[in-house]
Amino acid sequence: MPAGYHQFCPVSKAMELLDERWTLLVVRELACGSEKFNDLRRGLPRMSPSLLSKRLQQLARSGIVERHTEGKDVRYVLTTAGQELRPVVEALGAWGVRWVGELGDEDLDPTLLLWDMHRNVDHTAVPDGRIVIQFSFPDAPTKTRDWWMVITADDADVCDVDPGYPVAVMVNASLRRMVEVWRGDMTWSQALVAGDIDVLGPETLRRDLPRWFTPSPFASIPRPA
Amino acid sequence: MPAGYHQFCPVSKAMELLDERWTLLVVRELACGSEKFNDLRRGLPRMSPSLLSKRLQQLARSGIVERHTEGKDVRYVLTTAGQELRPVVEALGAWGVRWVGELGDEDLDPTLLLWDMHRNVDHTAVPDGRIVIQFSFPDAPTKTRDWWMVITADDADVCDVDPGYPVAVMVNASLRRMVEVWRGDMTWSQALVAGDIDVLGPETLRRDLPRWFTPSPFASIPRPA
DNA sequence: CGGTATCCCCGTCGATACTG
DNA sequence: CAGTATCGACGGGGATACCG
Repeated sequence: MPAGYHQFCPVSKAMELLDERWTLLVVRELACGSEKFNDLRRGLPRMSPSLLSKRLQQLARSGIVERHTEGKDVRYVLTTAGQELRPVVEALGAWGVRWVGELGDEDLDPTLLLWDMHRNVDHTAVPDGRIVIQFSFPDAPTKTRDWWMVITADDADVCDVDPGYPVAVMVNASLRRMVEVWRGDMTWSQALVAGDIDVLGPETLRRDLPRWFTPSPFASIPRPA
Repeated sequence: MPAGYHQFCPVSKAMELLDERWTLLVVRELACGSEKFNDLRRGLPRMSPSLLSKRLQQLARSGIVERHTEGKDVRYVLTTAGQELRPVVEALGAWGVRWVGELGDEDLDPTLLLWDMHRNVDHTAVPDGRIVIQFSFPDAPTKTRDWWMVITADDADVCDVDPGYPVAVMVNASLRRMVEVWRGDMTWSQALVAGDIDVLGPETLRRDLPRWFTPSPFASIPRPA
């Protein structure tokens, strides 16, 4: 931890706790509902486990996170102070979506995309029973090209190997377009019309699929003219 | 600049530009109205000039700041994108004032306090003519103990030597209490009653002095129970 | 599953001096 | 006033391996 700012300004005092690399992204993950170490890791794939561990300890010392253990089960939970960082994260995201438009190829991580989509499945909107969606990103490297999302009444799993169940809908998409749709930079229908995303399957499922996922809060932020 | 986060999440993309040390404090200074290099320095006394220069360049490259030159005059101005960071800074400050309560002695910088107060003088509230306030912080080191603020119709200057004009009001205060009042952690009247701040001078001036300064936006944030 | 331990590089930051 | 130049230390953090 570098020295503080030696300023009484509340912004400075906040940044003394929050300005280190990864810190607010850990908070974001916690605010998104991840509680377990390895779930946090999945949302922060490029972060080393030792650094994640360190950040969690720092956040705990700062009173932002509490470490709960029940038997072998360990969970990290935002304190009240931590939950009140949500407006900060939201303001940052709202700004980012408006003013940091262009994504590099490096930002297009299919693992992260599927992880993010899977935790935003709206189970009330998905038909009953087990629904399997296959995603295929032709422009992605072979290893991360094909994905299967298995949705049941109260769960959603992601696999990078065919789990064997019959596929209900197949989504064939440019990875970049899929990410852009997910971020709200464009709509499903725009991408479909443009031919950048193909949805294959029964008519009703094809039509309803966009509603199976609750859009990110940033999707609705108006973009600058 | 460390590597990016390799995430498409808008929060990550924002933090790639903003999470380095000092960056958002420079934005705060610009949002507070400073435009010139050395004014920015006054608001960021512990930041080296080279680092400030570097940050300004980074902010310019990020489209957050524009460098305007007119002849010899150089001014840094927030772009639209930069102005839209105000909600981020405000959210951080609101959080900081609630959850980073305790200030270290290192955070109590009289220079910064006077600089901050002087730029928040409400000239419509100060009596006409030249008003000189002397501040004295008995608990501060000799060099930074005594200050004079000279307020005229359209200007406010701070000196650390007696400018020679007659002093209208004298404020004798614990530095810590003065900072806490300024931050809104306590009110003027609380500090006066507690005897941590003494105001000496004509009755009307003593009574009105708190209103000569427009309180920081964070002063009104409710503190946690 | 839930982390530590270790290692080492390289960038950041701070300090100070200096310039047009 | 508005910065640049230089320099050195420190430690942040990335990678990887390992442990209960």
